[in-house]
Amino acid sequence: MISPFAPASVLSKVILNNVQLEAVTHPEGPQLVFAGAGTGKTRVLTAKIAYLVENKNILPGHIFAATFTNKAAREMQRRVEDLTAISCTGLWIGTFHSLCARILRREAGAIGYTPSFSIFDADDQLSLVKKTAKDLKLDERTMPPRLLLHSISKYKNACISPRELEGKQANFFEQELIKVYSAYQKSLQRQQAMDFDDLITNCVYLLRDNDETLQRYQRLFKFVLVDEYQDTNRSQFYLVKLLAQAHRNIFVVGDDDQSIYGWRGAEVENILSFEKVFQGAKIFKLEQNYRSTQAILNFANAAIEPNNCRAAKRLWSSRETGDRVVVMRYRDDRHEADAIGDSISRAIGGGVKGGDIAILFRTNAQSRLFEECLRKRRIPYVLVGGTGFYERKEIKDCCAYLRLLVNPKDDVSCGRILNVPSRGIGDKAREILVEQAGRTDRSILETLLDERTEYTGIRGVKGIEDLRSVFSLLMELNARHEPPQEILKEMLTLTGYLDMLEDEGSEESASRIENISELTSALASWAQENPEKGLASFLEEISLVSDIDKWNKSEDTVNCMTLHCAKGLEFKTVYIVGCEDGILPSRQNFDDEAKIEEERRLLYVGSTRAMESLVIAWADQRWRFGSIMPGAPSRFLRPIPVELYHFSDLSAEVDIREKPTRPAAREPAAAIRRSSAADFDDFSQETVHYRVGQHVVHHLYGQGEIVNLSGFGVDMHMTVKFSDGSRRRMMAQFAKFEQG
DNA sequence: TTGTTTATTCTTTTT
DNA sequence: GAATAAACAA
Repeated sequence: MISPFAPASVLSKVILNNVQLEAVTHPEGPQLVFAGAGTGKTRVLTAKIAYLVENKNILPGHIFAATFTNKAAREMQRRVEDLTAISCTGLWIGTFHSLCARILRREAGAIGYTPSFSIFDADDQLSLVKKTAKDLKLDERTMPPRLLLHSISKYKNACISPRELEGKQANFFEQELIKVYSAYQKSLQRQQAMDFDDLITNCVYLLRDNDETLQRYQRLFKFVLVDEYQDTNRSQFYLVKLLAQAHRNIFVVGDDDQSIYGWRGAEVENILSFEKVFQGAKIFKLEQNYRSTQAILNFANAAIEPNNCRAAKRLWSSRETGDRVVVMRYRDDRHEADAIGDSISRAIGGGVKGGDIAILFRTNAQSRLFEECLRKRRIPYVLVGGTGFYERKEIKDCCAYLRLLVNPKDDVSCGRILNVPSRGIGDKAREILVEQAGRTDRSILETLLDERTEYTGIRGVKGIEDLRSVFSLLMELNARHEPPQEILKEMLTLTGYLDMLEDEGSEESASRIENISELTSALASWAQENPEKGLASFLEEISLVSDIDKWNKSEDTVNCMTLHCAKGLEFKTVYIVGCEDGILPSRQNFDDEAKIEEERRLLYVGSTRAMESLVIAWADQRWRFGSIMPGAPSRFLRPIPVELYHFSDLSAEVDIREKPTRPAAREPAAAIRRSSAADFDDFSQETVHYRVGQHVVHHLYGQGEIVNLSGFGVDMHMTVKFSDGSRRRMMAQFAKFEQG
């Protein structure tokens, strides 16, 4: 098949099985690759791009490839360059969001935007929804802003504009929702801002409503490729369809069993109905798994089996059978973390690399105990996700200032920093500014910068003047194209932001200062690497990076992350923890069968990350919301045939741990384990007899009632309300009560 | 107007 | 337990 005139072709550099090869070399038209977990999906996609570039002479700049993360995009591009030895800088590869942002910056004018529009993140969105709902005098209780935002997002993901909803039959909530949606969109437009969803939908509207533009992009993108197609939402589907409908060269890869983003609008139907939508599509099915042992695959296959809504397929592995999956039962979440800490420590002592190990959990909140346990044992680890760098207050404040320089119409950013650091601009002053701005049809910052604006009856005039002079100067610096990090530094001193933090003198403020200096250097090095790009593109970049983008696999660090985050990754050893009803599946999805199925896919995704060893853990009880909740093993474990795993109960677990076959270098860990066991004893014997509501008599303060208890053992604190009305927080182990 | 304390809800998961 | 909102004091 391979032309003899293309000697060192891409195909000779990548090992592909028959189906993979067929998919890569299939010439034109719509193509769908069903790629089960670990079947070499990325390899196929990469080879396909390389094949197009090298064998089909398509310029990299004429390929549109949507990946799930920017990190995947970067790696794929590098790999393609390796394979073809052709520079792929022009390649359109990235997440849907960044690709759309790229298009929209070029075409902004056509949809009434300037190229320097702001991108609103979840925080910004929420604060705008809150403001909008408040303006419409909606009650926060009956109309929770989060629900409003979620519903708006749902409309947008399905590409339904407020216009299309007007006059629709709707209940009270929907009526109000539509009003909010409409006002929210207007407000975004007025501020020259787009939220994440807008990046896609506006792109769709742009192409749908501008024939010339559409044709231009259809001609530009000779091939459209989409990774993780099962996680695309309807607006992304429209986008892809618009781009590909002329030449029909669309190549998508995905696995319906790994669809775990339904909650943010992804529609599995996109992949299941691909054949119908793109008539004559060629379908490929990758079922040979190269990643996991047969034992792990059997377990994963059995786990996903009960799902009704899926395309038929069955993964098989040519690898050895391997060890049986282990299901561990623990006393509580502490025990779980502790024992897994031990197990990891033992494994590392036995020569396993920390980087080959992953701890996967359903919710970010579960990470804390594992972090503690790993830290205690001095095992290096990395937590992927959680509160990211760019979500910290101080960083967001700095970015808000920078954003305002790029886009002075950004009222959300302006509202954020108006009184940060505090300069006496309170609710009153804010109100007057907003009102003035509305009357003159300008943004808050524009109003503020106008010296003619009158402020009657405001105490914070001084603060407003301060802010005005700061901004005039910063804007001047920006206009002169001073280095962005210098502008940031100016801001920090002029506004007194740094002084504010320094005066505070706390540990927290010190770390804030550190973060800010990290931001400054990040900005400086970015400016050096991208001299031709503006501040706007720095801000875009940081708002579109995901947690996983920043993660780098390192040899010795144990990886902790959510199950969602783990998609697409693989590790030799995987622990899936907190495998309990209420957590996996989440309690909130109990009443919805479709959501339960998605949760089950989550277990499937997690399980198929493991190459050699898979441990599933659950605990009898667990701290949640500050109190102990009983736990039961996940319902997902029930239908799995018992012969597919090894069940280890508490007593059996103790046996394993007491086996005298430990390597020598384990003293520190053993010592720690002893002390944590002591904590347990302490908890059960010393302090368990306190309970909320209990009446006590203190030797100094007299009669009182325990109103709150927190912590374990020596860490246990209690809040006691005394008869004189005072409340005192004290450590349980030191509290002196009289008998009675 | 600011900072404190208290009450309430809250968490899934993320571009 | 933690973050946020409301309530309250200064």
